Amino acid sequence: MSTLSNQIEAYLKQMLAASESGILELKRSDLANAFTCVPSQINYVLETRFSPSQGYMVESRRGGGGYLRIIRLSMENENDLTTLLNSAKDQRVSRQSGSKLLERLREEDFLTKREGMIIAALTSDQVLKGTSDPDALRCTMLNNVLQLLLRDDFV
Amino acid sequence: MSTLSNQIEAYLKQMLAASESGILELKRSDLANAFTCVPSQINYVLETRFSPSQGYMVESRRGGGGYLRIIRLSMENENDLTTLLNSAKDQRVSRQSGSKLLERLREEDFLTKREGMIIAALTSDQVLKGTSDPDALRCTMLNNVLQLLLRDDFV
DNA sequence: CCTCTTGACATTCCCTGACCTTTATTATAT
DNA sequence: ATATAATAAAGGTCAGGGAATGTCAAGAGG
Repeated sequence: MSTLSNQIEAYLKQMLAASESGILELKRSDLANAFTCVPSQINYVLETRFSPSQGYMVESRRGGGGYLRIIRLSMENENDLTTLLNSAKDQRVSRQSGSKLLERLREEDFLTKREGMIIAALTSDQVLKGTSDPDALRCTMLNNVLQLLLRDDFV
Repeated sequence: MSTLSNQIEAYLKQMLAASESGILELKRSDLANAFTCVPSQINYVLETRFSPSQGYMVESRRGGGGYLRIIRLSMENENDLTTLLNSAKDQRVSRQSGSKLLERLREEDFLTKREGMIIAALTSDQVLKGTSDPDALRCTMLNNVLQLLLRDDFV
């Protein structure tokens, strides 16, 4: 499972974890060079693994002195969770993005490990297979869980 | 009765038993190669023998660096709670009886209050309405949760 | 009949390369 | 000196090919 993309992802997340600010700034060309790949590979990694719904934001600047800036988002207050809820309020959620969402909720301590596994099992492909539109149902389910988590009386 | 599917099943379960984590990751093409069959044969085995209600969950990824990941959800031995559920309402569980089951699990400390609320939300009429057979799906879902709870390493 | 097995075709993910857009710096004309 | 034009130095986009897995229908075998 160690594709180049996975390696780059791991490297970036490690760097981010090490940084106190949760912000990482670098040159796309340097990174591409370090991993011996074309620069656009970096964009691919950023798009597929550092999206807002996965808890990251990317800023950039072109031209001389250009850079990439990766910012780790944190959900310390309810507002951020609401934002996340809205971002997940698409019509469909694949199992993969569902997993990532749960992973993040777990990391931010909105869910315990047990709770995450329970939700994962209930939104798994196998369980939802046979329904007419699994991704749509999974979306509904995850949204309901998020709303539950947002309730004031949900301790 | 030693069909190819049975052999593959046995092999996978043996590997799973040997693994400490209860997680087995492999390439479909490798396995198909090892057993000299077409790759889709592997899917057949996974579908018919590694479903959640049988105590397993399967995740996968396509494309470069793709994989199959089989996760063991429970030991093979039966528990009266599952049989209770299975025999109770022959493949269908209404929301009401589902609630009672959750209540009981809660009382016996199989579930925390939060977990109970999450499961209730995910198996609510509101979520399942729109599916063709809500009671059947709820039954599947609750069964899967039970399997998960019965894992001896599920703490 | 039901389960197994196969193969053709579909979908997803990764990676590359050609080409585009933006920004900073340098050169040039006035 | 100043405004403007050219050049260099970044990052962005997109389509396409290759590598995996997924799906489905039809045949094979008990």
